[in-house]
Amino acid sequence: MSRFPSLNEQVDIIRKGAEEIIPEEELVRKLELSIKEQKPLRVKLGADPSRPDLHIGHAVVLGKMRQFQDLGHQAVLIIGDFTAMIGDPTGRSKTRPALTAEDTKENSRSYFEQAGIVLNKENLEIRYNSEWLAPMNFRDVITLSAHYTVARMLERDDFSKRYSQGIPISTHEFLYPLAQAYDSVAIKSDIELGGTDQKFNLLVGRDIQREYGLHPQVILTMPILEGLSGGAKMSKSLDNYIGLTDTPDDMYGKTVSISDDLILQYFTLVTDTPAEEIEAFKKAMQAGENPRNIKHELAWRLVKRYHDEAAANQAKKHFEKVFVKKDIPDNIPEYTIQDEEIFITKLMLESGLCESGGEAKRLIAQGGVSLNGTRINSSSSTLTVKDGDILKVGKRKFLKLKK
RNA sequence: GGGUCAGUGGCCGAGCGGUCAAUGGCAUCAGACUGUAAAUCUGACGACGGAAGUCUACGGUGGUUCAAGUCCAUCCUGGCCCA
Repeated sequence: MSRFPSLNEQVDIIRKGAEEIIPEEELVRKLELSIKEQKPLRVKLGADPSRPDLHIGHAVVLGKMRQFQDLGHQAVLIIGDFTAMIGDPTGRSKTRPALTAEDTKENSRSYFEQAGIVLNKENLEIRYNSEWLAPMNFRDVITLSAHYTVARMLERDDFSKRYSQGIPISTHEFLYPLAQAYDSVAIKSDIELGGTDQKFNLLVGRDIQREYGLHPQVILTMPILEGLSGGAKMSKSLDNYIGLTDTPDDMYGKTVSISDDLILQYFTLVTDTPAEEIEAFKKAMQAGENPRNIKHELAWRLVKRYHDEAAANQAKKHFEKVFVKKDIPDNIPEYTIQDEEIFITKLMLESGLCESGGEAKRLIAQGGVSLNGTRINSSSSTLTVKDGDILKVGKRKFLKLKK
């Protein structure tokens, strides 16, 4: 009895949702060999510990990694601690401050914890690339970089664009793809996963592995998930993301607020909904079904996947209550005040509902603040509050006042 | 090394020495409409202050001037051309 599913079964699963597999025939050969020798493939995924907050965009590729684990292959997570310590690899903005060893360690730990929501932690090899990159000396670096030409480096989209537009490219940026490629040499990966934006780097891995006498890895890229409002990719800096550690309520709410045209993409990339079912949703919407309903289903499944079913049900109930019935949520933060009367702006500021007094005044002037459902009209008014009064600021911030 | 151009608010990008907290676009936020969708409309969008106003901002530092984002010097960063 084989410890691996059949070839066709594996290929089907691996292919699902993938943008590109290069080259696909080689994947098949590697799988055949793996089945024949009963030896798992080594599947590599790089993690960037300088950005430890994972969102469901990251989960796309992590989910693919998980599928490989479930098929019996060996997941190898590379923590790019060495590269993170050096600084900014994209160069397009200000140099990111280089991280200290402690930062990196801390970030890696948190990365691992979050990635563990998706990955099977039991069967996961974790390697830090400082293990092999830190001991390299200048001669080693020269040797490594001699294996790649400038012309080929400039093939990278990002580089060629910047080069032709006169945006600076630092020399060390050329070393990042090489360092990442060397990781593949070090761990002898059979397959490397990444987003489509990683395609170039992954391909360099193939070349460098070949240069070092290894059989080149197959690369598999996953589409980049779009952020909540569509268009741009999901990212923390654009604040258009659903965090893996978001509360069930947030996760549900954010999902319901995505653009309609993202629904199917999200189903495909971040849930394990079968293709036929997704097709059915698509048909339903074309037939006039309100996308809202499908979106609620999506939201429910997302929460179920990253939390659990009970949480999903709870989040759904919460949503109905607060946003459909415009009721007050069950558990809202409380804030204790001392005096009978308090300036409304002061209260908003002190309780952290607003960043500045100006913001508080603005919100009030625009009708975004209410106490027990009644709008507050004047920012200069003092409030006389009773225990249990509910202050609402904007669409979704609530505060229960205590005395 | 020489010449030349540039560096503005979260981003892009305007800005005759005074009326510039700085046009405009994007993003964001609030309100209306809705399905916490899209589109649309209205408004806001440095901090403090009830307000009058005060302060902090236009790469850094010094200067000219009653007055500087705007002029000068110098430094830093980057582009382009020449070597």
